[in-house]
Amino acid sequence: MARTASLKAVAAEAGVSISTVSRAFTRPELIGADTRKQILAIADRLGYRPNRSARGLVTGRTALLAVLLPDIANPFFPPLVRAVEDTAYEKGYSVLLMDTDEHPERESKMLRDLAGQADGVIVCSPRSRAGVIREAAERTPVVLVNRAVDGIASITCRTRDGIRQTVDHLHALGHRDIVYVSGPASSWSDRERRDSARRQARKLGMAFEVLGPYPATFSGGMLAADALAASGATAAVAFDDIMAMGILRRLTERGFDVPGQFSVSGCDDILFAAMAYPPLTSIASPIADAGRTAVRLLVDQLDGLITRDQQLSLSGELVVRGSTGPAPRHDERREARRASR
Amino acid sequence: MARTASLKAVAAEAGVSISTVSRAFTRPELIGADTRKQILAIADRLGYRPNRSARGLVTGRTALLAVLLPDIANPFFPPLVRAVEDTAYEKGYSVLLMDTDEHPERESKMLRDLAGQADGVIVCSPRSRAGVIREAAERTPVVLVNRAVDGIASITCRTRDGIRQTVDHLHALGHRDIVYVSGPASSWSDRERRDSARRQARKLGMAFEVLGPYPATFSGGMLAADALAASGATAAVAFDDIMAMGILRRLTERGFDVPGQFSVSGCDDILFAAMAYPPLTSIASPIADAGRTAVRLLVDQLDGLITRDQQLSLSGELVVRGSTGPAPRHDERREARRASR
DNA sequence: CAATTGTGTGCAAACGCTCGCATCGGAGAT
DNA sequence: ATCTCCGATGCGAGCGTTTGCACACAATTG
Repeated sequence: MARTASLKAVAAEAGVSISTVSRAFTRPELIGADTRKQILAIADRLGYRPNRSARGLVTGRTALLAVLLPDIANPFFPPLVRAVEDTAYEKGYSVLLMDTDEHPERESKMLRDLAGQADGVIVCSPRSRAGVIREAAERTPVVLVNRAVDGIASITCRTRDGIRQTVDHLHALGHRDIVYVSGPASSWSDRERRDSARRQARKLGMAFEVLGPYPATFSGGMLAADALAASGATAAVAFDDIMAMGILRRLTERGFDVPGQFSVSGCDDILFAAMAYPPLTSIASPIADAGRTAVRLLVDQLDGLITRDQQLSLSGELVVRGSTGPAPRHDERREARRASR
Repeated sequence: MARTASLKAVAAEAGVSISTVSRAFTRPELIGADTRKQILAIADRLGYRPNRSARGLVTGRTALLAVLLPDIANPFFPPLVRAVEDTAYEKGYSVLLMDTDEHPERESKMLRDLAGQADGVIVCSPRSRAGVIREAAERTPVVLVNRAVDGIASITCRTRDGIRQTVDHLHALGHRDIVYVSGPASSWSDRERRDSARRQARKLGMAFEVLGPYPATFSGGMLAADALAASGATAAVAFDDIMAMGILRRLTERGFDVPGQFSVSGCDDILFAAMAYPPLTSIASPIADAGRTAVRLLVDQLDGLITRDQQLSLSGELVVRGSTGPAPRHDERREARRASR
């Protein structure tokens, strides 16, 4: 693994000074057009690649953006990461992926350690205490996704609107007794969604109940389904799509007809929501947008274009699919409950 | 964004030389226990974090491992990346994520540019020409996942065995006429799977046909489903799970009973295979294993522990679920075809 | 024609760290 | 008491860049 050609080598070959070669790459305006062309040709021939470490040492920049997230295997994140990667690449940054494995402490630790590792950090669905986040933000520009913290730039998906639409949608379908199936207790999003659902249900005069918290997994959803079946409700709004899919599956397994006897809706509109059976009614999170915007915010901070603690909120829309339908008439409901025993 | 405390600052505070502080971190054996303890305390108090760039400049290492893949949003990859991240983190490396956006040229370009960017590279499902890969491997240790190239370390998932099992499984269920639904033409894996299916089907004396190539997407699968329905076959082996799910959906939509009238199996056993309806019979790729192993191979290379061009092959196993069942009797088949018109 | 402005280059000092080598005191051997 | 050796520490070079400054020369101006 021989070291790659350095500025020095190119300079020697071209018969110019190191500075000139350096400028040929970083400040082309400062240099004679023909000199530059010749240098570039030689550099190319020698396979010269600027040494990032050396550059970073003097500029104090790494050209790296870190993305901190709980679990890349959670289908919610990949589209986000994709968008981040794309946008970062366009702006000349590479992406450092850091998976916290769902451990808040690990997240906090990484948040501390990454000072100097990256020029900026995007923290997705952060679980750390606000203090830890603020502290990190003092050293490195930080943009939060899916959580707001005072004084820190953040992008949240305004699922509140989506949830409201969902409840309206269920109400319009004749449902009068609904349940919110709660996800992780520590989740900011969960509280948002739960509260919003409750508020709208109350407003419309529907019976409303919260079940959970359950683990935000497929089996968590299956678990919830049994509790759901025992409740008097005719529709459920789940914390996220995976739970909703678990509910769907367990309900179907137990002989319930979805949406004939029971309606289910999810949240996030992950790739597989549309592929579920029946296709899942869900709330589309503009997650790719969030990723793109996060990078822009970060890069703006890095370029000194202030926007320090801009707090954005992108709205998601309800996507109606096959898992929600008209509320069963009363006799159907009785029959359903009998069948499920 | 003040620069963080440097070695110099810590040294000054501790009344020792810079070298001593440096060694306190990197070569603890060389230093007095009490000196070290004191230095560590001061460093901690000052919030000292070693500057990666400076370290990298002198050591020639970045402590970065790059992961190059076609599309992180493809559900096949996240578990892989997760395993890579975990293992890399344990070994003191961070992960640079590079998404090629399914463009072979972009992949080649990144492969070229990343010289010096990272200490090693894991290329997943590479689409570049072997020459490009070899060239990159001359500058930076490379491990390939999901493709073998002579002289380069690689880890492939031996889906051949899994495919063989699948065909056996279908044969045992009474199927005598099966189809392989082909994915991207340029994919190494696709050829592997196709050939293996053909061989085993021939061996068992089954009628065999290849359909496609179709795009490896849900709608690609739906497309294939229509062709499938028109064929005389009773079972399909799809290139991957997403296509299989598309097939499942379209078939169900058109009134086919799966697995009653038609059996479908996929490949990779992605998270959602088990959540499909009916749950998808698939071939479990030991993809997390592959990720872990890739990192180990890479780090071994970096540590000079040879293993240059080790070629590993991990075997995946057939996971039988609800989407495959006994072949329909002949009269059922006739009826099915009538119904589908 | 001198004075002024550019325009293109080179020089050399950082940036923060690692590591080979020199130094130095003290313990053990002779 | 002298010599040796070893463990702990300091010195200083060098890693490949960027960048402020100085300089040379040409072009423009009065």
